Amino acid sequence: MENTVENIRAQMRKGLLDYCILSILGKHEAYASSLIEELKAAGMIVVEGTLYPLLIRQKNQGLLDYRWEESTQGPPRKYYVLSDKGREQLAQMDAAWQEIIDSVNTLKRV
Amino acid sequence: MENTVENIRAQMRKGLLDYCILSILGKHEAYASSLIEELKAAGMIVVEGTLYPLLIRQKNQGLLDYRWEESTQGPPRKYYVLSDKGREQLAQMDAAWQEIIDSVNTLKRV
DNA sequence: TTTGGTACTTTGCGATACAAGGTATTAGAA
DNA sequence: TTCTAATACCTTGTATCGCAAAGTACCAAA
Repeated sequence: MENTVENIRAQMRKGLLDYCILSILGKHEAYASSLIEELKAAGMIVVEGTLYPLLIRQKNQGLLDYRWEESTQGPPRKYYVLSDKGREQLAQMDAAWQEIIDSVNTLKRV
Repeated sequence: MENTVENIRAQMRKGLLDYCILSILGKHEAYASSLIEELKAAGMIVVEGTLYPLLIRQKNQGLLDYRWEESTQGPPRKYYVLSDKGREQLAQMDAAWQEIIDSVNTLKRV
């Protein structure tokens, strides 16, 4: 892999996508395409081939539920919502994320 | 993969190890075992099977140089130092890391 | 009825973190 | 001398993940 700035960022993003998805769904329900838009707006680029398997994994882990909803502009949408278990996991991820930041800060110090 | 706290942290660590190694070597030279100790002290658990290939990759990318040094307590140690290219990369990684934090913060906001 | 837009899904590949096992050097004990 | 323990470096095989690319399906408007 080349050392481009984008590749550096891509590598750092890895492992945070699960957290980002749960964070968004912790605020409001969403369907895949809208998740991609929201992630992109925040600077977290994700593509379909990454997101769909990820949502299926989280659903299979019991972190998410979903319901189908008709759209006026195309095929029906699969709206995902956070389950109770998903909320617990999100809380743990919030803590884990803070610890990671602390760890990096510790390493940067002196 | 189970949803244990440790697994959550492990996933988030992924992609940050390169950055952590360069950050440490940006402060002082080090050999593999000492890197593991310093990472562990900061809460960034890494094992040998991860670190050695990583150091070899970074060396092959021209980010690191190394020199052998005798030890009074065992076999010789391979001390790694940051190359000029490694320093440039570290600077880019510092920026990328800050952007990642900003992105997550943006997602968490309302 | 055909085209374009939206949305969901799958397949195959490359990269990486890790567990587990292996090699080599040194110092000190038996 | 030989064996053991500690230190240190390295490799192999596996699982997972992110992504590019291709595929399927629905709907509305031309």
